[in-house]
Amino acid sequence: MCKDCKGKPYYISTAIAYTSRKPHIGNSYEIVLTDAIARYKRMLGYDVYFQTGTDEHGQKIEMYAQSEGCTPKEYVDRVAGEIRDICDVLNTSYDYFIRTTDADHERVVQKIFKKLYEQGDIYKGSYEGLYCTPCESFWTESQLVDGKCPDCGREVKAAKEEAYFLKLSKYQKQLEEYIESHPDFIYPESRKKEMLNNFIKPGLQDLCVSRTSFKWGVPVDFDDKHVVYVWIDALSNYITSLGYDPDGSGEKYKKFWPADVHIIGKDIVRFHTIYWPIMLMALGEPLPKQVYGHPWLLFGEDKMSKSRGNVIYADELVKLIGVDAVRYYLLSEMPFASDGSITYETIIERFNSDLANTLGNLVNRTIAMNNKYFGGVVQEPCAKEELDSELEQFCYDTIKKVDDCINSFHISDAVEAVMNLAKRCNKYIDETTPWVLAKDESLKPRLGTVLYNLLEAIRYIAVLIAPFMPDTAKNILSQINCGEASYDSLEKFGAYAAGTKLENPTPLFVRIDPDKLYKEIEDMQKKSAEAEKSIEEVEELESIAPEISIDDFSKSDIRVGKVLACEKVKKSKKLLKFSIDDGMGGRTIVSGIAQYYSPEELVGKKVLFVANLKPVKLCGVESQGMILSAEKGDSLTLITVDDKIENGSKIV
RNA sequence: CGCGGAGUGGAGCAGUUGGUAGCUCGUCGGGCUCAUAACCCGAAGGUCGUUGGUUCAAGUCCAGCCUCCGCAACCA
Repeated sequence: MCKDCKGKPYYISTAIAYTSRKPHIGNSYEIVLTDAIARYKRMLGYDVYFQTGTDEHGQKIEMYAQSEGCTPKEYVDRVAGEIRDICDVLNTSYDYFIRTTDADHERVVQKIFKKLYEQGDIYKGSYEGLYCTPCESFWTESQLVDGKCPDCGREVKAAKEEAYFLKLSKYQKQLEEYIESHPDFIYPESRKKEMLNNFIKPGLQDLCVSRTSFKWGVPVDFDDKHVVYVWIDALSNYITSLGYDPDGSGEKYKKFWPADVHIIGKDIVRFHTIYWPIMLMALGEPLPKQVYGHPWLLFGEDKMSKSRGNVIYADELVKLIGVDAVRYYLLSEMPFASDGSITYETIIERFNSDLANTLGNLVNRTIAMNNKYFGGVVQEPCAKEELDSELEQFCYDTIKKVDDCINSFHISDAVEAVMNLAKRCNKYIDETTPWVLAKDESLKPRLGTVLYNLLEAIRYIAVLIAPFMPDTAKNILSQINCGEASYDSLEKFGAYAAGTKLENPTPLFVRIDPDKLYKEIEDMQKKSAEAEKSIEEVEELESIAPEISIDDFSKSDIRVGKVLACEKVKKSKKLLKFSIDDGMGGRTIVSGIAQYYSPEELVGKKVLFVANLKPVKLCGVESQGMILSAEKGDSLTLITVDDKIENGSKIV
């Protein structure tokens, strides 16, 4: 049916997942989305290579491992296992699962780094910042807490550290031209404009590609103080897995590179459309054909996070409603460009309405009728009527519609198109009223034809839905006793064999009782909350800063002041500008708490502020100090004190 | 004036190059009985954020304004 796609290579990838912790269902959307496309292309005859994997290096991993008392390698082995388990539970058909700790990957990363260095695209420079000697860490001013090291609370000093940089600026023009001349490269288009206008056109800064502040990374083999920082290590996974090698790549690489599409989250579009292309240009390799930045799946209105207590894990949801229902939900509920939202209400609604009522019931009632009227034997379609060709045409149209939608990444529309075919079948049943035909013996041929048409249309549904719900597709095909059905067999309506004998139908999806499901969810959340509690406790303890002396503390001059006025800083989402009566003539302080407080409610409050902090300009306003707040998880509360305390009083 | 996107019946969304406003869920009414109280039909419900403009004609083009969101900046 698709002549020119037979055997044609098609390389599709997800981003590699960071092995900091188990991913929630929002993170799992990507692998299901990518899997659906991969399965579809495979069905068409493409020689598909579908890759996913894990990104396992970096300082954070080092820290997490330390807090759990294990080695980084042990830590990532565990989390990478969890991630892979989720991919498997979701029945995704990846061809290769890469880990950035794979020996082959690390070896090639080193070679890439060296090649770029030797040809002058990577140079040794210095990274200027504020350095905390005991922690061996560099910080930018904005990372400091009270002007001190955010990790240990000690003094930092301006320092230089040597580091390797990738010359992004050199390729800026070339990249800009490439993006302009390949309008589909960054998709959707709004992301392309973001990249072009926010980063590329204003001018690219060279990128720091090595670190000396931690060890858990790929060592720079010619300079062992350094490890390769995330970019070259992580992004190159797309080619190292294929056997790319600067000294001569393997067959697999020649066959599959450049990738047809990288499927990634909208948050990392920048890395994939700026850093990655430039790396490839520097290596003299072709760029991926397309990068699709998909939206996120939110819980209701909120981002999913542990502190909000609204985390849903894919594997847990699978236990509750089954893998195909989870896949269906993810694929059908996510809009093309804007964030989707997941709620238990909509999960139940879609399950009952689409899967149980529309699709499941259609298969069930059709097979039941064929059993009842013909003892399960599929009849020859010998009494066609005008109505039938409408159904037939609808099947052909659905094939086309699904193809168009998938090619433009409108996956939810593709899923809907198949579901609409099921609806059309239900309507056809009403139009033809088989139970009326059954009453008249002379209408038996017509009845047999009607049921044949329905079974054949159901076969179309089963084949077309296979990329989205593989198990359900198999289940349907087995219930209509059709073995495997190829995509090519959809070319002509009528390939289903008359004379086939069918067994009694079993429901594809049993309707969900909402109350029962809510109960199960509650039980499950209780269990996982207990399991996670111990981990959280460890993290809490770990985050307490190292011991300091009284002298360290007394360097901070904390005072009491009254808020005289407060207003939003223009052009800023987070900043509030305070006029404080500090008992010393007044001062201005800017604080990033606009999302927690409206300016009006703060006027008149007595607050604590750090009085001897070096002033800085924030969004053009000079801030002379810092107002103290208490933070826990996602909530923040301004610390206020008794009104009786005089302005300017010192905290001791 | 940093860049970009969005505001469409109760909810969630479609609306290509301007020409009678659609879909899914929900609600109400009807039909059917093969089926998982499922299925089919019909109805109610929108001045398409707002104000102007272009046009014979604008949800669809232009300008201003309001409100959300993403990116950037920034969280002393």
